Amino acid sequence: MPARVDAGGADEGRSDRKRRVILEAATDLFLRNGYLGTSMDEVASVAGVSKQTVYKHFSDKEGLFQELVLATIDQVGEPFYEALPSLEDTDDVEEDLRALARGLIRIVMRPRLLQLRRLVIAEAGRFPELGRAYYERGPGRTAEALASHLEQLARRGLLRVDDPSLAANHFLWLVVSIPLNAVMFGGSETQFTPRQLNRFADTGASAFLEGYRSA
Amino acid sequence: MPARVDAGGADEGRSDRKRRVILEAATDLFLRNGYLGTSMDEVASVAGVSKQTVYKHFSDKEGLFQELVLATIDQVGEPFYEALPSLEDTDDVEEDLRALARGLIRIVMRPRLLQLRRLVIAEAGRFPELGRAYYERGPGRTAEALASHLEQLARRGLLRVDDPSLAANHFLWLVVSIPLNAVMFGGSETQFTPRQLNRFADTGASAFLEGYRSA
Amino acid sequence: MPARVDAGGADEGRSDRKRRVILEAATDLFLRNGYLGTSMDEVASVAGVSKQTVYKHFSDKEGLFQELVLATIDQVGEPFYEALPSLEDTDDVEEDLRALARGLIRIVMRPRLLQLRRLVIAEAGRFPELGRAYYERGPGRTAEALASHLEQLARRGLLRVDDPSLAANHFLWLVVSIPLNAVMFGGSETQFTPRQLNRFADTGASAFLEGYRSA
Amino acid sequence: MPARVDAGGADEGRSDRKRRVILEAATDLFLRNGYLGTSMDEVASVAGVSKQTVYKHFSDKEGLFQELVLATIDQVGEPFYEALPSLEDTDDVEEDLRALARGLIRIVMRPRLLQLRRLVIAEAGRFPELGRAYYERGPGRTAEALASHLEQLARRGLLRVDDPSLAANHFLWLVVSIPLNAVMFGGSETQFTPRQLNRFADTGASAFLEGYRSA
DNA sequence: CATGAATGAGAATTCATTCAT
DNA sequence: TATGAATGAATTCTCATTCAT
Repeated sequence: MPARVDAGGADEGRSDRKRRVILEAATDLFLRNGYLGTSMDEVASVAGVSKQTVYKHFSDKEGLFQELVLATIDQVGEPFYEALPSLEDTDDVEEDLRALARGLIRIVMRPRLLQLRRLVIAEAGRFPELGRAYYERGPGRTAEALASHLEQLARRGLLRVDDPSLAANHFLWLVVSIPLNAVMFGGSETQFTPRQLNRFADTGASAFLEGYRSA
Repeated sequence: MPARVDAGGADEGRSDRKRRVILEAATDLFLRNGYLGTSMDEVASVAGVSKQTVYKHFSDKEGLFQELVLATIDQVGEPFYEALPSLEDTDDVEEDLRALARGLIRIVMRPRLLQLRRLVIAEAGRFPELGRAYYERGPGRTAEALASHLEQLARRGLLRVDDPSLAANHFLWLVVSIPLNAVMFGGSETQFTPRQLNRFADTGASAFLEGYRSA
Repeated sequence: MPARVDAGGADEGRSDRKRRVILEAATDLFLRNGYLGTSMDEVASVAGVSKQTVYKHFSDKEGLFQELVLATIDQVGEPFYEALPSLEDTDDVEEDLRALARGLIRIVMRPRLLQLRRLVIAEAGRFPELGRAYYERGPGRTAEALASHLEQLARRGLLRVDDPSLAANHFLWLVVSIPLNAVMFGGSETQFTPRQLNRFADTGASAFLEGYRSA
Repeated sequence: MPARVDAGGADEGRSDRKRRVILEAATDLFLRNGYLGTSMDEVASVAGVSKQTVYKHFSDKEGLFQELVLATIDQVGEPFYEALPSLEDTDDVEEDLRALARGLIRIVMRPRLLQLRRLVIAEAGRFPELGRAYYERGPGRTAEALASHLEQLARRGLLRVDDPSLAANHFLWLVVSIPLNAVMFGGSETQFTPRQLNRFADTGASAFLEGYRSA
């Protein structure tokens, strides 16, 4: 009796599929060309639908943009936490902070995230909520997670940490700031090799460790 | 007593004056609304001149933009060096790094520079040369100057510095990253009190010092 | 009795119809006012469509212009050949060359072709391809066709023709040059009566015949 | 007593000199880019004067254009007559018509005249008087002069000429039409070697002679 | 008398959004 | 439901002409 079930079983209506296609096209375009630099015509044409269909699914250019940026923030921010859990059961702080730093830098420097970061900074004036959301779910949440981990290490006597949140931020920026800033200003040309990135991670982690080592 | 001579001696013609007025108006607008968000009509109207006059002085929107950003980079980057010389004749490293950090953060966090930074990041795709110029003359040159100062301190036995340039970058970002990133994503609302900024400076300098203190 | 079927069978979509309407309006305007003298606003308004619709069908003013001129060249050049076949089966060379001349001049002097000719000459600098295309498909092809006909007449001993192509050009310009040049410089006022045109045709054909008559 | 005499003796006031400079600049530009394709700004800038100065000397863009085209017509049309007188005292009609044809074609094909011709044709709609003037003083007067010469030859029994004016036109276009039309549609690329031009002249003159030779 | 600036309109092209089919 | 067309304004840039200095 059920006539409207897809073979594949994925119960995604035609409409939802279009919606996703539009979102993907728009995400690519906005990330590449910015908010004002992207037109709804382009979005429709890249998505392969008519403009009216775009407006059926998203009331506004602003709405589409906001939704898509928030989705990308979530989607791109998730892997942060995969890097963390590993260091729980170890006593070699140096090795673990180094591993953590390497994981962190690899995530932060992924092209998609860099584009998103640039886009959000660029539009933070026009869309303050996006800036806030990005900061909270990106650096903010990362720092929080880091803080609790550092606190654990401190409790086990492996580090000396007065203000865990501050320490987490120090660790975070010590590790990622150099390449991150270089790339932010370097257009899409600036590229670092994995080896270079590892070096930034290692030296950053070391500097942190020197400063925060327990007695 | 010669009339018609300016105190400064700058004999600025009518034309140069207009040019400067246009540049100022355009700088304000571009810094506030971005490249695509600013129209040449606005520029002319805010400058109080006709569109023709704008186009007689600057052949292009692109040209105007590039010139103005480069000028702002130079003009805004200069004060970096006022902060440095002070620490030459002292042995209290802690106090001096702290003073240095406070100077640095005060400069970096000036609204004009923050706007410029956001603008350059936003347009680094469209104008890669501006990104490069900003990085070189901004963080790049600052780090260089810092590096040679840290090297001096190391030579005097006050710090342990293997890679002065790396150390300079660590100091720089340890000090400014937290408030800088908070503001980049925070729209124009996010404001820090001088007290807060000083705290970022002090804790950043301390963390650096702990890590780089000589045995 | 199937409804909805056109006599010609051409199932022209709405879009194609609009395209044709735009082309017609643009052709009229460009022929009348030249390339720079015609604005896309006018084109849209005369075509009764919106400017957007014009730009959706033709990416450029240049593109629209080139397409339209090429189309007009083809469309206007065709009747040339209707004038030719008649003279195959005759021995009265004089009568036939005269008929040919009259046909030729009537075609060349049609207002549409004169406008086109003026337009192409005017824009030959900006659009060299159009000049080439016009020359090839217009005078060029006409001369070729004429040449082979003259060659036939020569083979039948009715004319003495060494260089058929040259002879064809001589015939062509002997017949049309006088009124054609008069009109090119005469604005749209200069008009010749059919009687006058016939006289140009007849005297031109005679002069040619005198020169190219076989012994 | 005469205070206002220039050193060089050429009694051309500064004003007249400027006027001439403007005319020259404008002539170059209009010949190259057409009426609408040339701006008064360009004229002023190429002439090295201010726009106001241009307007002091010429009330209008239209006025400037008309004056300059008329001047160029006169200046460029004059050499036509240098070609003619030579053939008065001869009996070798063939040789003389050939010389006449070669002179004619060399004059007609001079770049300046070709540009002028194109320009006048292009603007004949907007400036009908210019078209008339060009035709009268160019082909018109040439044909007149030719007609009286042909008449003389006829009187001396060397040619058979019923309608001198018609004959003159036949001669004129028989000689110049082929290369002239080729160039009109060929942009500025189409170039003929002197040898080619001579061939057009010779064959044209021959064809004419065959047709108009006296019994 | 000549220069820089202003004017006010108009060019080509693109935009976000909505209507009719 | 989705498409082509329309709308109406905005964008960059240029034009011919005129003031003011």
